[in-house]
Amino acid sequence: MYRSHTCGELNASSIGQEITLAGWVQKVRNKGFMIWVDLRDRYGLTQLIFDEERSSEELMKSAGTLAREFVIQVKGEVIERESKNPNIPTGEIEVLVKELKILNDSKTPPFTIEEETDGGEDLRMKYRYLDIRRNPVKNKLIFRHQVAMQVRNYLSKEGFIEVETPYLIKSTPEGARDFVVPSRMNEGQFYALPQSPQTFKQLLMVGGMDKYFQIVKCFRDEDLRADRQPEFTQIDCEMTFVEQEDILDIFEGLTRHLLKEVKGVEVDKFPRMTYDQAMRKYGNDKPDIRFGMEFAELNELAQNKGFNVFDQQELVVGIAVPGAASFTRKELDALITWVKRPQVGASGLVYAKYNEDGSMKSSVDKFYSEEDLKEWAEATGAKPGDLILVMAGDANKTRTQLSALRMHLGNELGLRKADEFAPLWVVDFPLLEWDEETERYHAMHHPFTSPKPEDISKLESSPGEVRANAYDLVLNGNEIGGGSIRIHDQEMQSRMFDLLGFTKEEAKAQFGFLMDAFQYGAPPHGGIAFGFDRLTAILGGQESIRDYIAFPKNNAGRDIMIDAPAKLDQDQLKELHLEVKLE
RNA sequence: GGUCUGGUAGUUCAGUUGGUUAGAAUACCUGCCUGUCACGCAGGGGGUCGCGAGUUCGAGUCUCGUCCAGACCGCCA
Repeated sequence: MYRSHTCGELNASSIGQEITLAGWVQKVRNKGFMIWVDLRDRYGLTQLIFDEERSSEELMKSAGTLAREFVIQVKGEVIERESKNPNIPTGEIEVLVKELKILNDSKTPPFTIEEETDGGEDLRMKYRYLDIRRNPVKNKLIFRHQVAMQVRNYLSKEGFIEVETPYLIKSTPEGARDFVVPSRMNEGQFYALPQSPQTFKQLLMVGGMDKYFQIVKCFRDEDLRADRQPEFTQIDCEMTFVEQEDILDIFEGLTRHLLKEVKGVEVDKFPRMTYDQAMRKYGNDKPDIRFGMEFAELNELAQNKGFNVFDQQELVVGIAVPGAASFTRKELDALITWVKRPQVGASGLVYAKYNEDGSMKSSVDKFYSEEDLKEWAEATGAKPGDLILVMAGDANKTRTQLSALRMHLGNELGLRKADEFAPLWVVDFPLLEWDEETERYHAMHHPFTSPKPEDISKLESSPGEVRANAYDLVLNGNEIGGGSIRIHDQEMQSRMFDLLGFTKEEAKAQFGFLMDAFQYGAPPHGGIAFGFDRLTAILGGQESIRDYIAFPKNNAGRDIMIDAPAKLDQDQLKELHLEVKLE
C-alpha cells in the first residue's frame, strides 16, 4: 500500500494517527535544524517535518537531498503544528516523518509548479504533464469532468441513451476540410474522421433509438483560434418525434441545469431572437447581450444633410457607448485606427460626444446641428456622458464591422463580466448562404436541415430567403450549441442536394446510405450539438479553451509535446500505398 | 493565404540616440540560520541576444530574409 491518506485530507482530528503519504515535493524549506517539506498530490498539500531532535541523523541527511518534484513516500505521525497556517485545509497539522522513501527523483522543472507559474505558453505546452500538476490547469480538468457528469446526469434522466458512433468514416466535400486516414487494406482509399456524427445520429433515429446523446470527439482540418482546436468535443444529441419547441425546451433545461449545478446560477427563461433581429440589433448572429449598445439605424436622421460620406450608403448605423463621452482625442483616434485595421476593414468612424452638460460635440459638426445630433442620441439611447459612434456603408459589412467595434469596446470597458451569464436562442436562420467563391448556395447549417414549411414554396424561386428550422444557443457572445429539425423525407432531401449543386450521382455516392434509410420509415427528428470545450471554458469564465483540454494543439495545429504531426518512414508509406511529393 | 505583436540567463522580463565587461527578479548550487509556510541572510555559477545575410569603425539595438510562438482576418456545412 503506497498511502493510507491523500495530501488533502489530514486535519486536527487526525492528530496522533500513524499514516503513510505519497506525492510530489512541492517545496523544501531547510532551516538546518529543521526541514519542512510540502508534499503535494491531486488532493492538496501536507507539510512534512524532519527535526534534529526528533529525527535520526540518517533521516535528516536523506531529507536534505530532496528537491522540487521528487516523488516520495513517507510514514509518520500526524502532529499538531506549533505555528499553524490558516491558508490551507491541512494547516493545523504536520507529519513528523519516521520513514522516508524516495520513489523517484526529478530534474529541476523548466518552470515553477505554482498557482502562478513563471512559464510561457510554449514551454507549458511542451511540458504539459508538468503544467497539469499546477492547480489552475488541474482544476479546469476537474471542472470539465464535473460538467460532463452533469450533462450525463441530466440527459440520462431525460431518457437519452449514449451511443458511440464510428471515427473512421467517409469524406464529404461539404463544410470543413476533413482529416483523412489512408486504408492499408483498401489501396488508394481513405477514411475521413468525422466533423460531427451527424448522419449516424440521424440513422440512430431511423433505428428507433428515440433519444440519443454522445460526448464525442469531432475533427475539422481548419485553422485554429483561441477557442478552436482541430479535434474538439461535442455534446451531440438527437431526438425523434419532436418539433423545434421540444428541442429548445429540453436543451434550455440542460443549460439551466449546468448553470445551476456547476455555477450555482439561476437564469430566467432564455430570450429568443430571430437571426434577422440579431443581425440588425447586434450585427452578429451570436450577440453578447450582457451589455447594451444596441444598433440604431440612422439613415433617416443622418442622410441628406450635406455629409456626402453618409448620403450614398446603404446603411448608416450607430451605437451609444456608456460613459465614453470623456474619451480623449487620443482614445478616439485609437478607435478610428482600430476599425480601419484590415481585420475590421472599416473606412472610417464618426463620433458624437453627448457631454455631461447636455451639449454635443462631434467629428461632423460642420454638417449636423446640435438638434440633429440630439436625434442621434435619442435613436441610439445615448444619455449625457455617453459617446455615439456611427459607421456607414454596405449593410452587411457595416453591421459586422460595428459589431467588432461593439465587442472590442465591451472588452475594453469591462462590460463582459466572466461571472455573468446571459444565454439566448437565435432562431430562424436562413437555410442557405450564397458563396461568392464557388458561386453557388451552400447550407448555412448543414444539408440535412429542414426548411420552414411556409418557405418551401420559395426553395427554387428565391432560395436565399428560405428560413430553416435551425437554432443556435448563444452564451455571452459565443455560439455554444446549434441544431435543427432535420429532413426525414427522401424527396425533400433530394431537393436539397439539388439546390446545393450535387448531381444525382454525387448525392448517391456520398449520402446514398442516408437516402436509402429514409425509404424505410424515417421518423421526424431533430437535434442539437454543443461545443463542449467552449461551453466548459465559458462556464469556467475563460476565453481560451486550451486549459480545459488535457493535451491541446498549438496555433499551427501541432502537438509540441509529442511533436505531431510527423513524417512516416518509407516502409509505412509503402504499406499504405502512399508516396509523398513535397512542393 | 493575409495582418499585427513578440523571440535577450533554466524561466519571466528590462536594455535609452548604434558605443566600455549585456542587467533585474526568480529558479539553481554552496554555506549559515531553534517553527518555516512567497522563510531569511551571505556567497556563487549561469548568455550562440532565435537563425542567416547586409549597413557601419562598431549591431541585442538599424535593414532584408528566414524560423518559431501568440492574437486576429479569411476559413470553421
